[in-house]
Amino acid sequence: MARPKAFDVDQALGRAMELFWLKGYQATSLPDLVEHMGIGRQSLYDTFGGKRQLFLQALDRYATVMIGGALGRLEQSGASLDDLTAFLEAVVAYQTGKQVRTACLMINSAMELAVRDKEVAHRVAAHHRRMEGAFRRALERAESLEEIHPLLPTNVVARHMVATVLGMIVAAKSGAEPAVLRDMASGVLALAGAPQDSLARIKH
Amino acid sequence: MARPKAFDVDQALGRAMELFWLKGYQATSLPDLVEHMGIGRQSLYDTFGGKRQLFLQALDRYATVMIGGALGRLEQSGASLDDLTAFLEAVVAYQTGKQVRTACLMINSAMELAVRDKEVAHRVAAHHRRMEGAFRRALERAESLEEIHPLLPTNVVARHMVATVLGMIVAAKSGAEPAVLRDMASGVLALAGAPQDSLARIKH
DNA sequence: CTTATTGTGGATTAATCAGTCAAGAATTAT
DNA sequence: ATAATTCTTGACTGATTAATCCACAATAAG
Repeated sequence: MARPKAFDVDQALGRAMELFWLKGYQATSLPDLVEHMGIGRQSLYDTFGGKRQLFLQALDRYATVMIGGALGRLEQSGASLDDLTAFLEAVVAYQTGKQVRTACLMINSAMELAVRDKEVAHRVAAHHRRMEGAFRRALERAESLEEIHPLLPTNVVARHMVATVLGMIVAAKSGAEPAVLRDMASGVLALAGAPQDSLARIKH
Repeated sequence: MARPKAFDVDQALGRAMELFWLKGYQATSLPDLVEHMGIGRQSLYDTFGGKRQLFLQALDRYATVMIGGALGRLEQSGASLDDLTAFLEAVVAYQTGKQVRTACLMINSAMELAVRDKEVAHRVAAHHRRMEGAFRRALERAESLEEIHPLLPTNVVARHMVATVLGMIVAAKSGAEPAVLRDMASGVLALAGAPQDSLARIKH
């Protein structure tokens, strides 16, 4: 062994993720990264391999930390209607809460890079499958508990919910007000056949 | 008067729109544009003012030509359920029909530029309002004709439909299959309380 | 035909880009 | 202490960027 790194690798990766999330891949220059990560240029290359490889690692970290955190209880076996509603509420609050609408790194990357970069496309597709699966399992459980009475099969409702959440995030990026996002979200709950108090909750 | 331009301005703008749509703003270089538009570099600057101004004009052309064409009958006063269903069908077919998923220039621009560029953000927001209005009027008419029995007020369903369409396009960009998009779309029709044959139509 | 105006094409510019090289400092293992 | 390894720092590279300048060709009005 020899000299240890003078910076924390995880923390530096987190800073890179923030910057890519905020500015996008192409608009983030290497000097930008070096400054925001607080490390030297050569350290970036030695540790992460270059801009693209750093980005892919940042994307993986985003999937683990941010998406894992956002889905939260929804991915646990006991998840049902309450967790679906809470997730939609959280999306509305989070996507309209920041002054700078950074949206979602996964969607941002899909739109900017998925066509050109197979590895990015693969990660984005996996993210959509993950969301769809979490929604579907929670919907199934909610249905079996008779919390909801879906108008369509739960797997169809789950796919529809993925689309709606993606659309809410795009709308938020374009400056949509919280009330608009709440209307968008309430449609999903109505389609799922959620009771009135659940809809009232999303309407704030 | 003096020497007339040796190229067709509208056609050149159309070619620029194509390229921005395919590659995005930043990834389209001036040499790319010059080659694809078939005009000289200086002509581009004289006629359109530069890259950013050319892009804004291309975005306006997209709103007029492409979005105007896609909404089509949906924006006419007689539009109702049939036109809503046809629009959803067209989105599925168009967004999954091309080998290169170019998605929608308006959404692409929103994700890439709306945060940084107020003029882009303004155009994107106008586009969302336009879609929402067209959906709402068609839903209102369909309801008054008793073609549908919406589970929520038509203005809420209209907003929800905007989100779903945006989400369908994002999903398509990430490689989603037509069947996935059809499930997403069928949720909107079910929420609108469309009859069974309308849902069957979207399921193909 | 002359003159004024405008389009075209090539060369150029200054800035920025991602990525590399090399020299020296720091730390651990022996 | 010495040697081996690794990190850090700053200078550098070639390519590419958007944008501009200028000479020349082409057209229309008088």
